Amino acid sequence: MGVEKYPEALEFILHWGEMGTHWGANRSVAQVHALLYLSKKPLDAEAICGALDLARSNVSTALKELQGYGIVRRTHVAGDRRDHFVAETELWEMFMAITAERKKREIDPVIAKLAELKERMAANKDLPAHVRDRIGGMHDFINTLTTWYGQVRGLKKSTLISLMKLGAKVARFIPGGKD
Amino acid sequence: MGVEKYPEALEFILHWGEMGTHWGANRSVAQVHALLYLSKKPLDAEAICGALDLARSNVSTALKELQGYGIVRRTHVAGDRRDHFVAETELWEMFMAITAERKKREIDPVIAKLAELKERMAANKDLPAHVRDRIGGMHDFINTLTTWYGQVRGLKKSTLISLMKLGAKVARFIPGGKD
DNA sequence: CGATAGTTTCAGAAATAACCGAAATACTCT
DNA sequence: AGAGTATTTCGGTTATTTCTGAAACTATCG
Repeated sequence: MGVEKYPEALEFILHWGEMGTHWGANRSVAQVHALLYLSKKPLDAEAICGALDLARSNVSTALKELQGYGIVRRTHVAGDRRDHFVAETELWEMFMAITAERKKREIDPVIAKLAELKERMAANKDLPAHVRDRIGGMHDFINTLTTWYGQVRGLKKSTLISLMKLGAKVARFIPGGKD
Repeated sequence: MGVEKYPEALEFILHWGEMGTHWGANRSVAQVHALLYLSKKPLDAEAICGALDLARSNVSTALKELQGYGIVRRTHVAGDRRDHFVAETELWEMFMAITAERKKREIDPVIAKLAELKERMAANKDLPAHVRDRIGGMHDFINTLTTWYGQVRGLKKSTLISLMKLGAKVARFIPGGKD
């Protein structure tokens, strides 16, 4: 019996799907992800269709997308020819995979565009200074954030968890950062 | 002359609008924001319509949304009866305002739903243990992240900037976190 | 080398979200 | 108060995205 038969599990799937529409993903992608996340055993595409009442092709697209994010992978089940799928259940891994992919899709293009504009603006003498400053400032700001992100994501998981537990107390290590 | 007449400024506005569609906002909202961000002087709604070729009502809705995020505010211009609008140009402030609002809209409802499910699952004896664990684990994980966020966002801006500059070096202060 | 089972692609249909313009409402000044 | 101007709300339209079902493609087994 599939987990989607339990009311709480189904509600989780539906809510997750709904939230997905407000984030980058569409409803189907988020629902498939939620189902796999709750499932103990690998599921084949047909089983997912049945559980969520989605078209086979839609499930295929969703699985591809989730594999693109790196949070779902194919496995093989002995004695079964069909592909089966499992979701990453380590939440830290999942979170890292999603942020990395979203950065690639949504932040990197902005940085590239801002860099391009910056270059062109340097050669454009009658552009008001404040426009140059604002666009340049945005570029610098996003660069600062992503550089920080790039460094921090390289830390060991255990170190990151310790840092999170420390919370606001990290400020103790900063001169003048008592509060 | 409005900034949207400069090719680089216009490109910034269009690109920002396009990216907006991939984030929570719609194109119009993001474009209005970009225009105000680049504008040195406060703009009235009519001027925004003209600059971006949007319907008056659409601009009205966009301005309301941006004020809801706390990144645009109304001002008055001497000798002019119309409302005028300016964007937050302090990028750090802007970033904090957006993350706070997105948390409220997109994360808090998930936490509430997960808490509700957790409670109901506790009373449901024939629910498989792994379903309880996975949903509970998600709840704990998101709580950990948001608790950390809540603490860190309370720090002084200067402290936060110092921490960012430190980057991966913060790990030095964690026992066993050399890398 | 077919036959069969499994998967993906794609064009159109359905659903959703964005946008416009007209009408209603609110405000300001005399 | 009421004329004139500014702003918001709302029903309908358009644009965009998502989803489907059929067809094409791929792989595996006898």
